[in-house]
Amino acid sequence: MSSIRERNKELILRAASEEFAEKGFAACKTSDIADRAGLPKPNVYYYFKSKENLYREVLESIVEPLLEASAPFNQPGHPGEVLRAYIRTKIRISREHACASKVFANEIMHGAPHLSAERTAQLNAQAAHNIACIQSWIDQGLMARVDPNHLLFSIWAATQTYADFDWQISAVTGKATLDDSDYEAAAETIIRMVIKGCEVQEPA
Amino acid sequence: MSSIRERNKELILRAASEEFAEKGFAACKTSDIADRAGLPKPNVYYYFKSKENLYREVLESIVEPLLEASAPFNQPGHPGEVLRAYIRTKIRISREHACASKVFANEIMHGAPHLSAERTAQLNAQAAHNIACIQSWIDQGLMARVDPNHLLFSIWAATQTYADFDWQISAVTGKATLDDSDYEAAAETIIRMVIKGCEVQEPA
DNA sequence: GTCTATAAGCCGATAGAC
DNA sequence: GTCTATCGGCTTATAGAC
Repeated sequence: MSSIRERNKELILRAASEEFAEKGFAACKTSDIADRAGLPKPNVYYYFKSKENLYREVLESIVEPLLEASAPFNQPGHPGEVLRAYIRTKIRISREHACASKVFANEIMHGAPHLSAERTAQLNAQAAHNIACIQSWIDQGLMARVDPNHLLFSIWAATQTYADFDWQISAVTGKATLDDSDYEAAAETIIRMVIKGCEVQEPA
Repeated sequence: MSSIRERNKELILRAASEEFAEKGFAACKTSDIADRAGLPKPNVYYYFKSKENLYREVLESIVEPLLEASAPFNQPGHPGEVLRAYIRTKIRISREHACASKVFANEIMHGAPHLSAERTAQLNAQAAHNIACIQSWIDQGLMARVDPNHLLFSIWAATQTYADFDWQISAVTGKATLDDSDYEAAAETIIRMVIKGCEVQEPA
């Protein structure tokens, strides 16, 4: 069908993710996005109407995966299982949606001026739920009395950092890109600090 | 002495930190910086020559504190003491140099295009030293066999997040700004995860 | 040293040919 | 539906009066 349309939109979206991630919204030019997509600049406007619109679509593309990452919190489970699954999924998002993750981080850093109120509310509601969940585990004696807010902030930060600060991580490790075993080591380090650090009880 | 000059430069630097942190380098206008500083725009160019120059000065202002934060690693000490001091200093920088921290994070996220090679080398050398230090503790049996790279990345991320993602933290906690006890709780949560999570041995 | 008024150029956006 | 050629606004930067 409208295969050309779909293909071009996809090409532009991918190119835009990369450009926005690399330089940020204001610093990147639509002509660079078009060039990277291998299409003339007016096509970008034809399909997306404006630079801001295109940016918003890139931003939206990461919200769904981020909300889904909290799925383990939305069904009953032992704290250890839930936290492990959550951390692994967060790390996977940083790896598989690296560009969009970085765009999202940038957006949040600047006060989320382009994120719809609805999306903001969804994300905040999910965060509140996760925090309440952790608090209930603490109240049940299933883990130590840590502040659930700060625990969650640490998990977010430690997992997001692999997308956001990939340049720094490359500089320090000397590896241009991390491989499976590096991501595995990252996940295990974070999981260890959370599980052991917060004395999360394993099911009997 | 040249009190007017010094005072004006200071006003502009402060205003620039805030503007750059809020909107990013490309998105912010020199006229807004001038307005925020309460000075006419040409003064900005008179004192700093160019927008990029001004940006670089803001960036430089945070490098020294960041390097100094690693001081505990540069003198002999028990791992627990060193890590505790390091985390507390990192958190303090996020709080006291919130704007410059955010500007720095933004710069790193985009591959540090404005950071001098010299500064980059200094920061990388210090990171390498800290990692080697952690590795030696592991080799001495003073802490568990965690990957020192990932441990450091987690500490950086968890402490930086209070500057970088202050908007998100406000949204989740419902507090416009965190107070002493919030930062204390943040530090304790991170310290706990690192010390307990990595089984850091306390001195006998 | 300070500031008003202006130049110069870049980039988002589109008109209009194909 | 696609792209060339161009406009128009906005922002950095400065010339030159005070």
